[in-house]
Amino acid sequence: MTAAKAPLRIVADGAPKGDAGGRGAAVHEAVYERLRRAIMSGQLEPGRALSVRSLAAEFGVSAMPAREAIRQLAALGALEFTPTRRVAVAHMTPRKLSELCDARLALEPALAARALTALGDDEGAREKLAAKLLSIDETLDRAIEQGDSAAYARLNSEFHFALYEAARAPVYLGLVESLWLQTGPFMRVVIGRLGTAALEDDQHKEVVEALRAGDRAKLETAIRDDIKQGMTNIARGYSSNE
Amino acid sequence: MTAAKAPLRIVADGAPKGDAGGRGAAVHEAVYERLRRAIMSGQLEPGRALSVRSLAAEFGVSAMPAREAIRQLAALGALEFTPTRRVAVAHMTPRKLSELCDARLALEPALAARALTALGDDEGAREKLAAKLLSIDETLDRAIEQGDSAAYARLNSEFHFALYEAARAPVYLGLVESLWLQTGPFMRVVIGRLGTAALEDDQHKEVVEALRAGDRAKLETAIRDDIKQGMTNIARGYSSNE
DNA sequence: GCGGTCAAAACGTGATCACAAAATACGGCC
DNA sequence: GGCCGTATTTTGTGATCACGTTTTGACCGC
Repeated sequence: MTAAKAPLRIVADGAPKGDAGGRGAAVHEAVYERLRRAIMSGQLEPGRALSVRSLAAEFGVSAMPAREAIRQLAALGALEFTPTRRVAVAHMTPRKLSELCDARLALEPALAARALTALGDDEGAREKLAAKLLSIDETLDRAIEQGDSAAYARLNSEFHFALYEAARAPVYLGLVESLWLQTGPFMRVVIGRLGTAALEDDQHKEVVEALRAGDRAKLETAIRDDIKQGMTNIARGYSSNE
Repeated sequence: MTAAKAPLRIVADGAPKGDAGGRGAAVHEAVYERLRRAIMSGQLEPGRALSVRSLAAEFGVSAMPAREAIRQLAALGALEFTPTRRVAVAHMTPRKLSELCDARLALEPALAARALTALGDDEGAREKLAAKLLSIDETLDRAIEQGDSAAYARLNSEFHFALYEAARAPVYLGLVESLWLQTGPFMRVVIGRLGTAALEDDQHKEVVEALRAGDRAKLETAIRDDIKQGMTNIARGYSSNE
């Protein structure tokens, strides 16, 4: 497995989640959240070698919380182990990419539809969420124009999960998050190859329109088309190098 | 959260997986596998309180491997944490059950279809797998007749995963396994309420027939009907007590 | 420049200890 | 029997150390 030799440098891009109780977040929860964001946003490319000790040093903690965070992310498919149990960001293959695409198509339109159901007949709630998504999408468009692939990755997941979280469906959300964790690192590599200009044709405005209209079929189609568009880009990025 | 006070007693029902390298399986891997099986087969009911120390004592290991196994199973949704970070088997609600059912319907027919594709035109391979499934199903039928709910739970998952593993689709397999881990504990409770006789109408023979014939549409339908049947039973089991 | 050898460094893992917080048990009181 | 206060037990977590294995780098010979 290719082991990147550049020193580990993970840039914070958001506050860790709050705590589960009065204690404040456990250190391992904070490490998990920061590492999760780094992976999902593609700061770490597929195959990138990591270790308990290097992550502990990077986050300024001892080995224990780093180990717990690694185990958790590995269970979600974001990290994987070599034959000798070294840790690395999960690698990508064409076959795995196809699986991820199919699984996303199987789950995300349904999750979006659940979000619509959860919002119910409350047009105000739909409008509020639509406004939020539009705001994120506008910032996203600026990131594309500026060629800022890091911001693009972060905002794209922020857009989708703002919608998906509205579904109040933790089982589905957990599955979808696992898929995004496995896709994120490679997505970033692809964006680096193709440039952000290749990302302009998303279906985000269609998503927002369908949400506003309360049109379930159109929302599912928009999500499905957005996934296909994104995966088409990824496939092009794949063949452009290997 | 209801904390069961009965001492923890987890019965082994299969050998832990082999190792990833020359070292043999790590202790935490063995603990994970045993705990995973206990959860999936319903030896531990939803809401059952666990702890790092009690699991460590039960498995005769130190706290570290128990913690790693817990973290991994929690990431898969099989275990959950209380507000003060105590550990318990994930509880069930009608809403969560509905989600699990929908997610299974979204993923498992497609995974079965992938298994068929992976076997290809090799009629011999299909026949071999079909024979294996039939053998498992026959043992399953005997467990039903004998009212052995523990054996039923184990054999039912063995049947399904023998088929799903043939798909060579680790992304899908991981997602489906997570769903089964979340369903297993409650399934067992329900079987205890309704009795194994309620389980006779599965679609396993239809699955085997469709597999033999290489009939993708029928295989998907059989898996879908089997899931619906199982979930109908679960819903009945739900309303029979709460 | 390449291959082999060896020593050092790095690694994952398990064990243990300590600490603070939470849960439980117990006794007294009403 | 329930409530309250207190003491005890249990808990999760983080730190550290040790061990065995793997990896890496330096060195030497060709």
